[in-house]
Amino acid sequence: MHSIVDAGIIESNDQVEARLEHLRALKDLVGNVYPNKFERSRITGRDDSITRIVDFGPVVEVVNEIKAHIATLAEGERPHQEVKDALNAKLEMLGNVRVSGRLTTTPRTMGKAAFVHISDGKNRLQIYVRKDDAAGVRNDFGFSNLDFGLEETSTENPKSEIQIPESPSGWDIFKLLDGGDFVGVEGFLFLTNTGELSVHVMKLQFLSKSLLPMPDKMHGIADPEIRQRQRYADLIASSLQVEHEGLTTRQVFEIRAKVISSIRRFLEDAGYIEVETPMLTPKATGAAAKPFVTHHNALDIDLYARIAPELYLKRLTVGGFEKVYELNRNFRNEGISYKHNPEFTMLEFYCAYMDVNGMMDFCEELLRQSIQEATGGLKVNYEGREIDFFEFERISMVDAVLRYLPTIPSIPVDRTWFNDTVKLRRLLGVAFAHSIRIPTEDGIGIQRTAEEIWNFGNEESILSQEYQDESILVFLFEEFAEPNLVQPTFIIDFPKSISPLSKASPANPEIAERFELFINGMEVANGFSELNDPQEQYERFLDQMQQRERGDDEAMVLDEDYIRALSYGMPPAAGIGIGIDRLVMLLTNKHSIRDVILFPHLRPERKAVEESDEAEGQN
RNA sequence: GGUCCGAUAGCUCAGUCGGUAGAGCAAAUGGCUUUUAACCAUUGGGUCCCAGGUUCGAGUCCUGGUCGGAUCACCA
Repeated sequence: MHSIVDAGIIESNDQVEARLEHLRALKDLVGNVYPNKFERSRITGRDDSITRIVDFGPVVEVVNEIKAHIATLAEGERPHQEVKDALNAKLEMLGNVRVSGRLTTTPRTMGKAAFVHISDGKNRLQIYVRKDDAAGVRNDFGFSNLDFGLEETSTENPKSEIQIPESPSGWDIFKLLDGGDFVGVEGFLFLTNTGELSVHVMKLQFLSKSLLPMPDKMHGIADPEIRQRQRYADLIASSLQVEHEGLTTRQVFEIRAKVISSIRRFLEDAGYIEVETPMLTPKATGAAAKPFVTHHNALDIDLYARIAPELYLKRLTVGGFEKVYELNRNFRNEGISYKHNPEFTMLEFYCAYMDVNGMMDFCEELLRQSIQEATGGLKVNYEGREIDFFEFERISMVDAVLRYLPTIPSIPVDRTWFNDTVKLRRLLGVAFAHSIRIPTEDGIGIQRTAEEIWNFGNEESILSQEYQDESILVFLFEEFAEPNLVQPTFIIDFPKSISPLSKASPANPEIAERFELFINGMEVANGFSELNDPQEQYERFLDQMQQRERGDDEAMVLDEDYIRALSYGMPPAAGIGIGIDRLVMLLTNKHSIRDVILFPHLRPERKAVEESDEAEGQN
C-alpha cells in the first residue's frame, strides 16, 4: 500500500520526515496516536474551549487586575510576587481545567521546563510543562478510563492478567511534539512572571499529529493561490500569525456569518418566512445571465443551475406567502473577477402590498441593523475611504449621469438631452471618448480634458447608430456615474425596456419602478415594484425573445408556467435581491470576492492533473 | 483575450557588473526549571519554474513556454 508521501499527496522533506519519526516514537509511548475523544472540563458552564476560558468572567477579572498592576510598573519590571500570589490563589479556586488545542509554535523548551501556546482556532492559551510534575497519558486507557476502567475490569478478571502499560512521562511526550500538533492538558491556571495567563500542566495527552509544517508565524501564507485553494491552511495561518494587518481570515468569515444570521433575524422579526426553491430548474429564468447546464438521466432532460430564484418566489406570493425570502446560492456561467464568482450568495425577498419606495426604506433598515450587529458600527473603512451606512442617497439615473458628466461651458447639457435622440448620440460619442485612455509609459494612461473629450466625442457619435436610446442611457451611467457612487446610493428611474420584470411608473410609462443600490461603484442590490399583469409580462417576455433572436444570449427566456401563475392573480408587491458576498467585501475591507468565499473557484491544480493523467497512462 | 509584475532551501525573502548559492524562521544534536517572534552552540538541507540560445562561464542577459498575481474589457 502506498503511503501518502509515496503517493505524492504530501511532499516529503526533512520537516515531514522528522514529524513522521516523532509520530512513530509517540505510538510506542502512548499507543493510539489518533484517539477518539478528549473530555474537556466545564468550569465555564459547558465544554471549556480556550476561547470560553479566556472570556470567562472570573478569569477576565484576574487578567485585568494583573494588567492594571503591570501598568504601574517600570518597563521590564516584573509583577510583584505578593500581587501575583494573591491572583494565582483566585485562579486556583476555579479548580483544574482540561483544555485542548493545536500547538501554535514549536515548544520553547528550557532544559527541564517548557512553554507553548495552544489554540482553539480563535484564541490561544499558554501551557507550562515541567519535567518533574507532568504525567503522560496512554491513549488506550485515556483520561477517564485511567480512573474507572481498571476497577470495572478487575472485578471480572484477575489483576495479574491485565496488561497495563506503564504511564509515559509527560515530558517524554512533550519532547516529541511539533508545531501544529493537537494536545489535551489537565492542570491549574496561573499567571507567569510576565503576567500571562497559563495552564500549569499536570497531565498531558497527545491527541493528533500535524505531519505538515505550520505556515510561517510571522508572515502567514504569502501565496494567494494557496490561501484560497488550501483555505484550511490559510485559517490555521491566520490564527497563528503573531501580527496581522486588518482582519484575520477567520474574522472575515465570522463577520460574514454574523451578517447573514442578523439578516435572517431581521426578516423573521418582520414576518418573513424562509423558503427553498429549486436550484436545478428546467429553465434558467429570473435574470439575464448565461446558465450552467446539466442533464438528469432518469427524466432525460437538461436542467439549469438557477441564475436567480426570482420567479419561484413570486409564484409563492401568488400562493399566499405575503412575505417570503430565500438566502442561498445562484450560479452564473460567466467570467471570474474581483467581484464575480460562478456561484454567489443572494438574498431575495418579496413583500406583498409594498412598492419600490417602501422596499428602499426597508432595505435601508435591514442593512443598517445587520451591519451594526456584525461590525459594531455603521461606518466602515473600505480601501482607505469611509463608507457610511447611515445615509442612503436616492437619485435618478439621468441625474446621476448629469452629475458626473464632464462638461464645458460652451455646451450646457440638461435633462432635455436625454429625450433627444440626436443629442443622446452626441453624449454617447463623449462616453466613447471618455472611455479611451491615452496609454503612457507607466501603463496607467492619462485622461483627456473635458474639452478634448467633447471634441473627440462629437466625431465619434457617428459610430453609435446601432445603440438604442435606453441602452445609451445605461452606457452613459456605467461610464460616468457608476465608478463615482462610493457612498450607498439608490439609483432610481430605470428605462422600462431593460427591466422586463418590473412594473412601470404610474407617472411615466417608459420608466420602470426599479432601483439598484450602488456602494463603492459596485452594484449591491436590485429591486423593483413587481410586474404582476400576466398579459404585460407575456408581452415583455416576447420582447426579450426578440432580443435573444437578435443575438443577445442574455435576454430572458419565456416562462409559460410563470405567466399561468400570474394569471391566478398576484398581489401588488415589491422585491429585492442583495448580493451578500459583495456586502461582506465592503464590511471586511476585502478587495476580492474570493477573500469572502471560503472555497472560491480556481483553475484545477496543475500538478495534480498531470500526475493523475500519468497514473492513468501507466495502468 | 490585452497590458504590467512575479517564480531562488519546508516557509518568508536577499542575491550588486555575468564569475564558488545566502539570511531569518523551521528541522536535527547538545545546553538552559517563568519563556513571549525565548536564547546559546553545532549540523544537515537547493532541478535557482521549464526548454532553448548568447558566453570560457548564466540564478543574473536573450527567445519561447508553464504557473500565479494585479489591471482593463463582458457579466451581479
